Amino acid sequence: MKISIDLRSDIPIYLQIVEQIRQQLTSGGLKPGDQLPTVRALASELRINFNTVSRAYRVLDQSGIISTQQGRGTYILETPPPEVVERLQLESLDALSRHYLRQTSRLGFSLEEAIKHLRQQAGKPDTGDQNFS
Amino acid sequence: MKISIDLRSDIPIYLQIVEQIRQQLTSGGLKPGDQLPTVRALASELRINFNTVSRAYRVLDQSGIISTQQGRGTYILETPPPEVVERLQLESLDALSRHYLRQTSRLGFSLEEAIKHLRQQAGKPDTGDQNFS
DNA sequence: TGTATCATTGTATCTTTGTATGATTGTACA
DNA sequence: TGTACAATCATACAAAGATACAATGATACA
Repeated sequence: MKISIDLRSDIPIYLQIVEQIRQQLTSGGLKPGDQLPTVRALASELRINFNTVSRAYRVLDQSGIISTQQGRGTYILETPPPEVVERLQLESLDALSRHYLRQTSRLGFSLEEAIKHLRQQAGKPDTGDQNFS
Repeated sequence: MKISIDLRSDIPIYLQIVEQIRQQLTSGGLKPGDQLPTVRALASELRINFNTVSRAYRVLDQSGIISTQQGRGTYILETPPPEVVERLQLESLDALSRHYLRQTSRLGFSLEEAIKHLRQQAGKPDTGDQNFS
């Protein structure tokens, strides 16, 4: 579980945590049944208050992604509702795109510069709508 | 932190604050990492409204001199020399792009889908995360 | 086994921090 | 005058932290 937060971001810490856990779930870094770090452990690692982690977990809990139980811990749900999984993909893409735009913008790059760079990185300087995995 | 304002000056209070903090930074009175007084503390000391202090801090924040974080406080930022900044910019863009490509790819989106999404996101100015509430 | 006790886990609530929005004030100028 | 604008203030809000608490688990011991 590697979660990193950016205190300078204009996205609240607890939402950064939410987004990263969602992404790790969709990207396979986290699997159903996995135990998440305890609120205190993650908070200590990130040097923030554990209530902030708790808040992030509560959001994920209410989204039906995890299950938190007082005195036991926090776990990825075994059977996340299918529509939740589906929505997760789009939500993750949203979060990724926002993050990318925010950061490149902060670095002083324009949208077009960023996109151009993306294409170069992808090794396909021009169009084509194929996957690039 | 000794800041003094002159109510009779024709310079706005918030700009007086901005100037004095800038000066204390160059004169070494303030160092990177230092915490500035809270908006309320400084406002109380100067007997002005805390929103005026907040406004000064916002100016400094947008200049990249300080970092204000809701619920945490306001801090002087580390400011690396310009040539380092320039190099870091490119490296950061590289890292950001690679990360974005890797993640969107994992989610099963094509490069063009991702870029299309980026443009859409750029259209709406950072709406924040509205997936739950 | 049962249970006392303590450690570990998440929760509730209040305080402290900065933010958003709109009203008020003062000043310049037509 | 009165209109326009910037600066400041008032109020309500949101994010993060501090503290005390409750639920669960682990361990020792009768």
